[in-house]
Amino acid sequence: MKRKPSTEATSAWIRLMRVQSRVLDCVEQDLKKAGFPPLAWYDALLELSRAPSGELRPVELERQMLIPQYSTSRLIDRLVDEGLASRRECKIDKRGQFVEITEAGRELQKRMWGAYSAAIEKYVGSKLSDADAVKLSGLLDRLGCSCGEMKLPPVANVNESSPSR
Amino acid sequence: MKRKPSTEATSAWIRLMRVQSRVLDCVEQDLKKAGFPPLAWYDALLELSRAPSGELRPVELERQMLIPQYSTSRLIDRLVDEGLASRRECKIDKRGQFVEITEAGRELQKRMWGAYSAAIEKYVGSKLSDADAVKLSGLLDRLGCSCGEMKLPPVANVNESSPSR
DNA sequence: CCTCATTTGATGCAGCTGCATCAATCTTGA
DNA sequence: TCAAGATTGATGCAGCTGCATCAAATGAGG
Repeated sequence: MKRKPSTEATSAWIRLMRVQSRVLDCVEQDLKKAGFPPLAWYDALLELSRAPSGELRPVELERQMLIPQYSTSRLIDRLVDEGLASRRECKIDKRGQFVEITEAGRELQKRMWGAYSAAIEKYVGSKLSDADAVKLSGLLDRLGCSCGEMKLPPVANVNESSPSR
Repeated sequence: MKRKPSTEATSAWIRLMRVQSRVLDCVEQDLKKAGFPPLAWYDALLELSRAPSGELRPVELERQMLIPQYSTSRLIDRLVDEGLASRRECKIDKRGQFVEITEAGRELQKRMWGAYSAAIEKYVGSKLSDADAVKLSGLLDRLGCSCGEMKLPPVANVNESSPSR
């Protein structure tokens, strides 16, 4: 018989689910109300804007964002449709391609960060001291490493223009 | 100009998003691999099974589960289709109806709890001491109360057959 | 009693997700 | 060199979500 979780663990699980979806909803709503596209678009634009030459292979984007391949493929479709990115062929590997962020894409990413960061402050920052935020991060990390790895490169100028990852 | 979140808050936000989706994915996968329906079904069955007479108004279910009205309506459709619940007309309010859990529904809920609780233990319980789970719950609660209220009735016999809420 | 607002639940539509699969290309190794 | 396998990316299909809206019934006020 499998061991059962303690009430403490179960309670933490439930809160993790509920609070995350609540907070995420709030943030997404704020973005939407400000006339911006979903967070996933931001994440993709951020990754692209950070890439050395503003372009990435879809496979790279996929790995960075931790989303499935088909999801990446379609997200790129939408970004391209909106003129936020463009596809370029990859000379060295004809299977592949490069996705390059456009000027409009870079600009949208920056504008979104204004609303996004305000939302993070509103729904997270203002609720926790920095010390508590660190504690929360630490506890969450203990759960996260479970089902795969999570590379979290040195959090540098997060405040400047983007959440680090 | 709106205040910007600290790097600590931003980092906590990112981890909250990533860890939750990771852990939820893992749990859902375990359930699916065991041949069970999605967690939402379990939540609904649990609420129904807890109701005094095994039945609830859709509106009640909606409030308990914190999901939108149309979502409830369709979830009930699916439960009914699978014979896990049935709709009964509501004599006193002809707009409304009652949704009653069936024997099959009760049984599925119990069987799912076996797999569900094992998954919670595997992905949460085993990663945190009870004391840390309590700390995590506490920190999460500070975020949760932000965008609405969350009634969390006294967590009683969580272990017995269900996560409390 | 009658009208108007509210509550309850259903549904058409568009968009997104996951799954499975496909085609094209690249890589490996005999 | 060539066949088998791996990688890269796209896509058809089904299911779920959110939005807007609808119809039916109830309730509140005049």
